[in-house]
Amino acid sequence: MEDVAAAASVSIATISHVINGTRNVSDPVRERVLRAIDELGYEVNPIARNLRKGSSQIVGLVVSNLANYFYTDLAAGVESILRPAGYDTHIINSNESLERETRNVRDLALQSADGIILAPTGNDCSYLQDATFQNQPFVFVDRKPRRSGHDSVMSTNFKGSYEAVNHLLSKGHARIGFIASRSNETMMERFSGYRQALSDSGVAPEEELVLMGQDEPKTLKNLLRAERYSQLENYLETARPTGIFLGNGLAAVGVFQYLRDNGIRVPEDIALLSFDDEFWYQMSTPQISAVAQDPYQIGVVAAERLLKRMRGGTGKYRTIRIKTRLILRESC
Amino acid sequence: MEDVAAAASVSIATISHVINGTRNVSDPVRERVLRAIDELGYEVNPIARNLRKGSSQIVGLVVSNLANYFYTDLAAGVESILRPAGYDTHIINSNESLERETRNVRDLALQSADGIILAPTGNDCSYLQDATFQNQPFVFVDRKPRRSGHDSVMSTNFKGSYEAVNHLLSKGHARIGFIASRSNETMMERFSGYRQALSDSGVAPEEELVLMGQDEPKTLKNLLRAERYSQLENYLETARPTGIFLGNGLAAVGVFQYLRDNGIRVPEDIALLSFDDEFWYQMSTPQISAVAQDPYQIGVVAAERLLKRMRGGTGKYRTIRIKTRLILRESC
DNA sequence: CTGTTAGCGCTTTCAT
DNA sequence: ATGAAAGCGCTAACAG
Repeated sequence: MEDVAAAASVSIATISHVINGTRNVSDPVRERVLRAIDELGYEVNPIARNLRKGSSQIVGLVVSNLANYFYTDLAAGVESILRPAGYDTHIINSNESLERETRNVRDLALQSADGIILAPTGNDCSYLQDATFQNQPFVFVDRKPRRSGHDSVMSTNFKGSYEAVNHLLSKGHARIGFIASRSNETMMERFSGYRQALSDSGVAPEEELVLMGQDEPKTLKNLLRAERYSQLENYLETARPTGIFLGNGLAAVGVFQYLRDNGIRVPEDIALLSFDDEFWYQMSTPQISAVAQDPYQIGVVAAERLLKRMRGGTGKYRTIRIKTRLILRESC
Repeated sequence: MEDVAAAASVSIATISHVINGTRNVSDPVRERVLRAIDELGYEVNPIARNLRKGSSQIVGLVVSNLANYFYTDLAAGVESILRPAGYDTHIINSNESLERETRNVRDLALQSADGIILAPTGNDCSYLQDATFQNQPFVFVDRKPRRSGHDSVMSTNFKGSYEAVNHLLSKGHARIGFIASRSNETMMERFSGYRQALSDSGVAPEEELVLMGQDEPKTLKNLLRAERYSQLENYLETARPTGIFLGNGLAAVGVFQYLRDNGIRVPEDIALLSFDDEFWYQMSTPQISAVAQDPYQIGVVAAERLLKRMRGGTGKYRTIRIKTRLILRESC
């Protein structure tokens, strides 16, 4: 900076002001400065700037599982808002590990991310009570931790499930199963939609139609046949569903494979409809119907919310819902 | 820091040294300092530290497409090395857009990432010649740009393809097609493996068996039926392959869908074998055989390489190859 | 319209 | 074994 100042025969203050447009500079001076900057190939050092300004212009996006279009699209939505606002989005993957999540969020907060968008691994975000995290705004996506004191943005889980199960009912299914890979609050919303749809149609709920575990979360990748697979033989025998509503894409893997391996035809023997729209639903035989979320939009809204907070906005913390869409394919 | 110093009745220099273990401190003093730190909840400000030290302890991982297990696994491998070494890995997704890649790499470099691991979108990394990028080491993964002057880590593309095509040949296929979504240098290596396998078996190469475009890269997500799909009718009629070697997972989507939609049986009518092992290869009917890469290992090696450079290591730039593995399923 | 200068919070040399 | 103090590169308050 000094070199540039010398080359343009001005003070370093002027350099700063030219760069940041933070006060009037006469045309000839500005031009000299710009030329000097160009000739010397000068670039501001963001670390020094951040130290001085007390902000980093970085927003952390901590997701539980990157290997999922949901989060990739979400990230794109976030960036579409944050980039024009002058923020860099840094994605960090916690791979469904609470320990990694905690560490990541902590590192990010310490690195002075100006804000953090967080897709929590589980319900437990108590680590956020820590003093370290009182300095920057948070927005939750996809999952809403208990008593958070933060904004959160998520899908219309109840309504999406309600409509999906209604569709199954309208196709004449009376025994509709609910299978999910685990039961966090988001999943409970989907479960409620399922229950409500049944009861609104006068169908009595049955315990044995529900298969929902407390399993440790797993990633699609290492999951093959693990999730739910082994419990299915028993389940199908006792519950005898003619249709199954899958609470998420993770559960779909095991169920789909079990049915295929055992020659149970879809949709003839059992109809399938899944919350989440995984890529492979279009590659499988039959292609699988799904309740598609709109992760891009979730990202957009979350980023807007965060932006507002980072700019000092206050106001009540809200939970914002983004609409889902029912996509009918061959499985029901 | 001053507060801590006051509370422990020592100088701030001592605080620093206690925290960093950078010189001997008497036990009683250390203890007082530690207690003060704890009581005041003091945490070092990494921005200030970075400014002083001229390093950020951040490594940027710029990938072309996050919605791909390849890169997610790669990221995990990178982190497994870098985290213990005291570096934070920040992932940035360029979504197969050269423009976004350039901007991302630039931002990262300016943010003083200490090093960058880069999976280039295309062959053209000429923007790296820019002076901005002379300060920190780069390592390329997956794709090696022309005349890079950097390390790169990638799969044994030639060998993997060679073995795969050999397997097809051993199954009695004589007319083996090669279809890929686009032709960068990595793809050319795979293509060479294909050619070599044919010629080593005395099979004459045929132009019309090869379908390899210059298309703009696309993401799986928005790809459905686009890639290759429309050209396939003509291709199959003129080339009449009994087996197809797919250069990458992107190409597989269109081909698989076309065959399915047109009632062409796999492997009876046409055998399929693909480079890359996509998740859906295990969900499709039939399940698709593949040449699996080892992205985790690629990440590990790339990170080790980068670490060496960041620590001032010099030495010739190398291209390191990570072994692939042939996974036989139902499609051939 | 422009310049001088005081820090931002830390590390590290130089003294003691 | 400890402390004083000089910056790292920038921004912004203050002064003209």
